[in-house]
Amino acid sequence: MEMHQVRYFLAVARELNFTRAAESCNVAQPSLTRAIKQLEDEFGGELFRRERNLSHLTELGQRMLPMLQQCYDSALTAKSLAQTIKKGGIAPLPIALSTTVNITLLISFLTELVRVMPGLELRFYRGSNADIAEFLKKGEAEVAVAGPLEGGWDRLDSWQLFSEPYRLVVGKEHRLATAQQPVDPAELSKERMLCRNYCDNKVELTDFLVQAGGFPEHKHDVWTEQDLTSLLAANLGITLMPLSSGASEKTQVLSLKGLTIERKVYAYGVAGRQRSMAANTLIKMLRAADWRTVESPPVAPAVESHKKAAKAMQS
Amino acid sequence: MEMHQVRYFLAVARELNFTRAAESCNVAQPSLTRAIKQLEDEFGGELFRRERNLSHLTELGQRMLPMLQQCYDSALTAKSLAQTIKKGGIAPLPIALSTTVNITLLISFLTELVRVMPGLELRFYRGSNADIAEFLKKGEAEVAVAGPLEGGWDRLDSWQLFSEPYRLVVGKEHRLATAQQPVDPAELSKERMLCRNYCDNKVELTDFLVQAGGFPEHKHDVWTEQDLTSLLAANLGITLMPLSSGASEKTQVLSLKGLTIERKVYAYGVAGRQRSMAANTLIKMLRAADWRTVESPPVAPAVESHKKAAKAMQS
DNA sequence: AAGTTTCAATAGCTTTTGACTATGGGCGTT
DNA sequence: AACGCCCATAGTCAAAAGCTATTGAAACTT
Repeated sequence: MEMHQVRYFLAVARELNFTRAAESCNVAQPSLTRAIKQLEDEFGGELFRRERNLSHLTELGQRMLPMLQQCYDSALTAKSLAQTIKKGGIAPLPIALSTTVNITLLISFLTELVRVMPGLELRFYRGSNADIAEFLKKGEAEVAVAGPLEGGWDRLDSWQLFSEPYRLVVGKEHRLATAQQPVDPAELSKERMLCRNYCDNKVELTDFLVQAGGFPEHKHDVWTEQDLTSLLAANLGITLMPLSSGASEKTQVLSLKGLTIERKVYAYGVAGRQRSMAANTLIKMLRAADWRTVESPPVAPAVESHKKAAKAMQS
Repeated sequence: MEMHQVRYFLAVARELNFTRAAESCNVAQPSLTRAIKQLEDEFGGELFRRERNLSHLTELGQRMLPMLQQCYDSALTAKSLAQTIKKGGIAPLPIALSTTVNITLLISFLTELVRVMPGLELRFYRGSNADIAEFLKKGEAEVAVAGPLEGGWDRLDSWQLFSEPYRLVVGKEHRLATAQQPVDPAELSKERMLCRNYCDNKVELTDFLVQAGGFPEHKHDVWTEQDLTSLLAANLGITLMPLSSGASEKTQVLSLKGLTIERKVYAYGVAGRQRSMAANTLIKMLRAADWRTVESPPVAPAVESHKKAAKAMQS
């Protein structure tokens, strides 16, 4: 079954006249006759009853009509959709974010990006570091923001955005919430630890606590920052998390004596793969930002115009 | 867009590897490369990002995938459906019935027909005589049972089935329900007539009543036998109708003095158009039946086997 | 009744295109 | 460095889709 046969069939079904159908398809009538014959051979039965001015679909033809109509329609839809995508340039920008990255850090950049490129559609993917790498490799994401990605894939373009210290975070009701800072790690040994299993520096943090004699006796395993915040607020435990992730109305951020471990956050792209203008603009903005004070998310420098964004893409 | 391009696209989308996709399509790899290129030209953008073992769909490709999948699926469905229809021989038998024909007259034949040809699907059309003729012409019905079809279409095969007298029909509660038979037409002049506007012999019946001085002063126009029966039962009027149509628990059938008009019922087919075996069998059965007593619908003579039905088709 | 028109099928030819083989270049693995 | 994998390109060939012209048959017109 070929597409032109389907097209001709639909035309004949509409016109119930081979000659007029041929005109409407802009082909000669014999071409049409032949195409219909081929379809009839393939289906193993007549599609039309040819009776001059009384020509009509046979039972088989009637049954085939909806299927073939759908077939042709979806082909048309595909084509028009492709046009729309090309013209409108509605290429969504797929962004992969590590679970450990607080999206509020990016809000101002994204706002600015959407302002500069109206109609731009964002698409977020969340996952572990391994997931992020996979998203980038598979082309499902154009840009990523995450901690250090292992796996040593040499096709990663990476730009460090900032480095930040870890902090002790507890619920506002917690006994330590009002404690003298910096808190002594030993204070934590009787607490329940909410383990951020996706933490970029899990091993280092554990080592630090063990050596400082403050590794809590009990723990809960947590898999998302949102869950973690809820559990902290409910006073079900304490945790160590990056400074930029700990802010919440129901939690208290405290410094921990001797804790110098830092986590680094990078923006990623795939080397040698052409990025959309939106992706390049975003990366440019992220790299240009002043990340020195992650406590108050940095403000995106204004991009004056679409043209400028296009220019930024070149680099 | 051609069907093979769609097929190849889906294969590559599935395999994410041109070479293997080519194998799965049983074509050489360059053919596939070219087909995809053509699609990409048509859509105005790349569908795949070729990266050896990391090849994947581009955004455009992802968007096109569902459309093209649907396109191809409906083509496949059409083809398999055609096979099913051919093999199973599930050609429904479309039967057009005039509004004036009581389907109970046909029940025994239809029962027998379905018994002989299990899996046969019946399809009924109802309408005026003009509609019936149209159904036959357009090929929407293969067989019809109706009164005389006007319009003088010379391609009608017609076989008279029976002829029956008209009767006076009233509700069981009507004053005439228990009257002496035959009733004198003059008795009707004060009644309300329920006019069967679709009646095959409307003109003749009207003439008869006028001449006999019994044409009722009042009337209601009715368009279906079902409505008519309800109105009769509710004692909202009287009517004249063919003997075989009048039977109902809530109505009384009476003879009318001097009324000799008969209505004839025919089976119809279209000359020079090949009929299905089912249609031929049905016509054969209808013609072979004993219609002498239309009061009690005739019994279909048993058809012993499918083979015999096939044989009946020959004539 | 003869002529005219309409409609689909057929024949014969040209052009297009889809498929094949062979080959080459880029990249990754051994 | 050698090899293998993957996709693209070049060149050839056969199939098929297109066209024009014509035929045959039925359905109107005169």
